[in-house]
Amino acid sequence: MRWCALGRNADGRITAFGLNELGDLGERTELAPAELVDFVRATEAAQAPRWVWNDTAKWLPGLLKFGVRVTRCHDLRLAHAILARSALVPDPGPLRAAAAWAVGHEDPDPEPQQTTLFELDAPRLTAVPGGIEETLAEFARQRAALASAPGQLALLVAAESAGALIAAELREAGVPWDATEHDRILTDALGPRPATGARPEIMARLAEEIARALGNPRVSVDSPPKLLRAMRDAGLDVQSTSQWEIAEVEHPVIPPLLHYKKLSRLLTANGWNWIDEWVRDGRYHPVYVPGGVVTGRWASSGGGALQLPRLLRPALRADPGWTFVSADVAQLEPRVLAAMSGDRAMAAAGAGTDLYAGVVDSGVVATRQDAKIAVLGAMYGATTGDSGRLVPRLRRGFPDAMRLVDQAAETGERGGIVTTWLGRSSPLPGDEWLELQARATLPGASARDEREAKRVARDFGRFTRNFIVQGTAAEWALAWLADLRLRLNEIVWDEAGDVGATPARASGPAFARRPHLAFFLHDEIIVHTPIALAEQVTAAVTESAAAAGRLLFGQSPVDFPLDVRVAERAAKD
DNA sequence: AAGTGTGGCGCG
DNA sequence: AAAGCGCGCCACACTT
Repeated sequence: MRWCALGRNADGRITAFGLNELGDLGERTELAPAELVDFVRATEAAQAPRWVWNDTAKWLPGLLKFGVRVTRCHDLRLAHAILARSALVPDPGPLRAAAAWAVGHEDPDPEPQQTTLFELDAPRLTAVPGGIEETLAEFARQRAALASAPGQLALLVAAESAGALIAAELREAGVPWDATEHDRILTDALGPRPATGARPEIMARLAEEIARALGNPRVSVDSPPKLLRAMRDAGLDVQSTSQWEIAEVEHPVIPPLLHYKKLSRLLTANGWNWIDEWVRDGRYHPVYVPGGVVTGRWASSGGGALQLPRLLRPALRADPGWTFVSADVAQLEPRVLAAMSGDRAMAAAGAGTDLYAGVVDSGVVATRQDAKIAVLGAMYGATTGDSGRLVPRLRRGFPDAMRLVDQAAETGERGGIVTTWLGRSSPLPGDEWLELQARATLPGASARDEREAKRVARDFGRFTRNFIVQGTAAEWALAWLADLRLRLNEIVWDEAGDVGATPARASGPAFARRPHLAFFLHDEIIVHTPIALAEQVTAAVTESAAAAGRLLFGQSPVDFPLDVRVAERAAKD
């Protein structure tokens, strides 16, 4: 059995179908919901098929709760999103016609503490189709599409599906979180936790100071329009209240105001309420949304996993006897660009561990800071300021890399689509965009329409310019994660030996006794592992990054060096 | 009272 | 009111 398809029928019963290499239907098994866990456990142990299901987020959490893991899957919802739009699929017609599969993420478990036993088996009308017939039909369409497309698209679907498994596993295991340390950080910055609705002590003091400096005892610091008016009344020449602008102004109100804004952000985004809501049993349980960003990056929904402030990183703390292996890739996106474009000069600049230093050595810019601004500007489409000024030099030094992003931008300006290295295609511009472009080319077009059309065309060009790089970087990261996950599965907790750690029970039955991924943020990962296994984990992390580079780019000279650390607390940086 | 838009800021 | 991409979340302000 190569694949095992699972469908949940309208009556709540589950049908499993084994499929062979050719996709022919094999054994059919009917299961009551309560039998699913044992069936998957046994089938996984005996044959480790690739599980085919409508939506990983609907199947996997219930299995993980019982300690059952699966090695591989094919997530039909995520694969549909890629295949129905990919320029590499010669005939996307059948997939596009199956519009019921074009649904976004929905949180299958929005209220974890509220058990709705009776709804558990009820089909959801708004969700992706889940019956066995629909599941098999969609799988057949997707296999046909993949068979007619170049091989890297199958790689992308496999990586995306592995990402779906990992996202569910990350949610189940949670991030080891020291709520006491978090509280200490908050108390240091804000003062003791105030009564509900009250301002923390230090913020209250700063608010008084702001009021005094503005000579306005009634100023509303939390309302940007009112604050702006108060600042202008006090004679400050500002157009907004945002940091980047007011930081330039000399006035006694500025230092306490900037400080207040920092604290206000900390309190509202990651304050005591956040701990109450997201941390339980020493774990922070964020919700990741694989494929949630058009470029293929993950998004998060609830808990803000992808915006965790650096200030709070020390609150990540490993369990007793356990530690973290943390790794991030140095300058992932420029390296991906160098590999995609085959730009030998840029590959050479990345030969060391610091690509920006390499760019300086190549002689096109004078300082590391200039190199960074120039490279980011090249990938984002900067046209003005320091960044815009430096980009043309890059164009001379790294012509192949720049040609690739410049062409992606031109395609977008014309309203075309671009495609990542493995085959994820960008969306077409919206109707409004098309109408504006059409209107601007008519004989009687107003100068204003022409200006607007040009502006939004360039906006879309910057989007497609960045899409190919950000999207391919996301593919590299998925490949890294997927490969690492399989390597971690091979690291065994030897029951007889002493790893010096008690099981991490808060990580759940599937992860209490093994090194497991605990955090992911675009180009960095954190693995929670027994201390005695940290060396093996470090090797796995390093090897998987090299494997990801080979998988995507073969023998490309570009490498992807990691910064790897072992520490029971995530570094303060 | 509930929904929508905006400013502002955290992350890569 | 970012110049220069992609996000999520919060509070406030405004609309229905």
